Amino acid sequence: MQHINWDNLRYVLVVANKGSIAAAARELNVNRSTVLRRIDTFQKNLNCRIFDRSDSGYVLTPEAEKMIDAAREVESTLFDMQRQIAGHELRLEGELRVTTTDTFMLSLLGPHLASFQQTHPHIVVEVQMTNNILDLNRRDADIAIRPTRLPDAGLVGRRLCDVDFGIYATPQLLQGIDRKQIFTARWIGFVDGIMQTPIGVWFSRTIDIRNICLRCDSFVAVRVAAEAGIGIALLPRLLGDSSAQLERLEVDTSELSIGLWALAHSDLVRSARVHAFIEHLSRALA
Amino acid sequence: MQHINWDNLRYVLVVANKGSIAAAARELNVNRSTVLRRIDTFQKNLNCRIFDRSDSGYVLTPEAEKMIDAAREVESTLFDMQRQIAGHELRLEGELRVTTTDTFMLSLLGPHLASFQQTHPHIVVEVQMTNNILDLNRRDADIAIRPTRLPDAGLVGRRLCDVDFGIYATPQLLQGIDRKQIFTARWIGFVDGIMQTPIGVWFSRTIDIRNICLRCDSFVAVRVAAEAGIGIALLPRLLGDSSAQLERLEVDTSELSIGLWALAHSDLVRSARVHAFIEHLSRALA
DNA sequence: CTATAGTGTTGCAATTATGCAGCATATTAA
DNA sequence: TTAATATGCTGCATAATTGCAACACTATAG
Repeated sequence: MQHINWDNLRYVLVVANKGSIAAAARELNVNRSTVLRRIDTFQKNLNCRIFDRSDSGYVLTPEAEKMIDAAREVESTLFDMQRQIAGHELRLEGELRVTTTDTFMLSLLGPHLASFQQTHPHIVVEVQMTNNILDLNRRDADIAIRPTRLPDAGLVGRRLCDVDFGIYATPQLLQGIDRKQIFTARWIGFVDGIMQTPIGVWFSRTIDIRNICLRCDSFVAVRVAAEAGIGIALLPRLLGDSSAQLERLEVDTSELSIGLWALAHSDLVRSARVHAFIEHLSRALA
Repeated sequence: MQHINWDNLRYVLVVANKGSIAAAARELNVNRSTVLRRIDTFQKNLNCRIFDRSDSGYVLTPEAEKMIDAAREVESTLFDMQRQIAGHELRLEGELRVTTTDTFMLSLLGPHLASFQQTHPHIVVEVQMTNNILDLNRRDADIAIRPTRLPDAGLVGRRLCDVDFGIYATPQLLQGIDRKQIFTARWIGFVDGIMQTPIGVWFSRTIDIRNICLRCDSFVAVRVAAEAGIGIALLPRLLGDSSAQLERLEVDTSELSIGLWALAHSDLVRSARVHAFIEHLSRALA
């Protein structure tokens, strides 16, 4: 009996997740034909069919579902393993993958990244600026800088500072509006993804949906829109106060205040790189 | 961040198990240099050292122990997976790996393998005749034909027949011995591995160790030795009765009687091949 | 001591896997 | 409809991996 190639199972898993050979190839940074041929050899080795071709791409045969469960188990075991290895790294060099949102990248982190870079010139920080919540369990990133009320299970964090909010608009826009009627003026809102968060809840409670004239998936985009006079905007004060074109209105939004945290997987906090970065940010923002 | 090659972890595991690059290469059926280079790239990818070179070969660094635990977990997950896939195989074709001891291969199975082969010409039976107990969990074999009192957990079995024992010697040897004194004559014994089993216990209780003139690791070897007149032998009756040169003595060995079982992993009994083989043997020996 | 058999490691040639470009087909948009 | 984009799949040239043979070293036996 020949042994199966464990790495091919990784390919099978990605194809199952992505639903097509082409999408899997992009994820794996290889050519489509490579994925195709690896899946073929895997199926030949095990003498079984894993995928049916359907209109919507490669879809798992019912029997293969359990195999994918096994593959996922393998994957998470290896993620754990890699994290533990990375957690034992004591040298202050190598790469450090940090994820944060555009909001904090633009309004807060620039100078602190610069000073960190000066203090630890051999650590190459790789910033992933995205509003998607990357999965620290999957090692999509080593550290996440994000607002949260309570860190997820398995993650450890340091509260860096508070994030307060404010209501902003251009003076030109405000001229035509009665200050007591601002909630019925035109507002800049958020896409569905954000509407589930406390921000979204406040919004849907406070603003009539018919007054929302534009929806964005990012506070930075909201600020651009607000500066263009499109409508009234809810913004983190970090972003709003620094805008020369925007004026802040006196509205109580203290219930929206939230902590900004530096989060890392508990396996990784003993890593010198991770520890140094969190320590640095924490001191700089104290 | 680059992804690690899952297959290289398999190589790491084998090296850890075997203790040397060369031994791992033999196990994996590849060249030594391949193993060496794969271990190298694995360590470079993860940026960690896994093995120390010592006089006794490649030995794990203490930090790497947990990694090997993860690798073992991956391995057993994949064994489970492969078994489940094989268990869904409904066609009566392909290979079927059967392990049994030399004893039963020589004395019992030949004709039944022949008739099975005739009934199912597309199933290629691969016999592994060894006195080592192969691990059905690791898929070292699909079916084991071996004597046992109670099948291991996770295995399902069918009791095929009884295995009774007898005491044998050549008539020439017996001429010089008082039948009441046979236990103090020269005996053919067993190597340590067998001495832990009920057979061994009976032996050490019945025969003075000083009377053992030869030790074998196999009943077949014992029979050859007994036929050569070296000493008195305890043999399965299947082996002893069929020998033209040996005479059976009237000694009660019924306490040694044991069942011969066909064993398979529970995941595999639904496989058509496995089911057919066990069914065939069971009917033939009923 | 020598001889033998084992080990890890390296350069080079042969093998194998991969990327690329192209094809047919399917889906989506205008 | 047509055009544009995406998909799976295949031949061929290139790139990467592997086996082979040789080497240095160690351990063991005679």
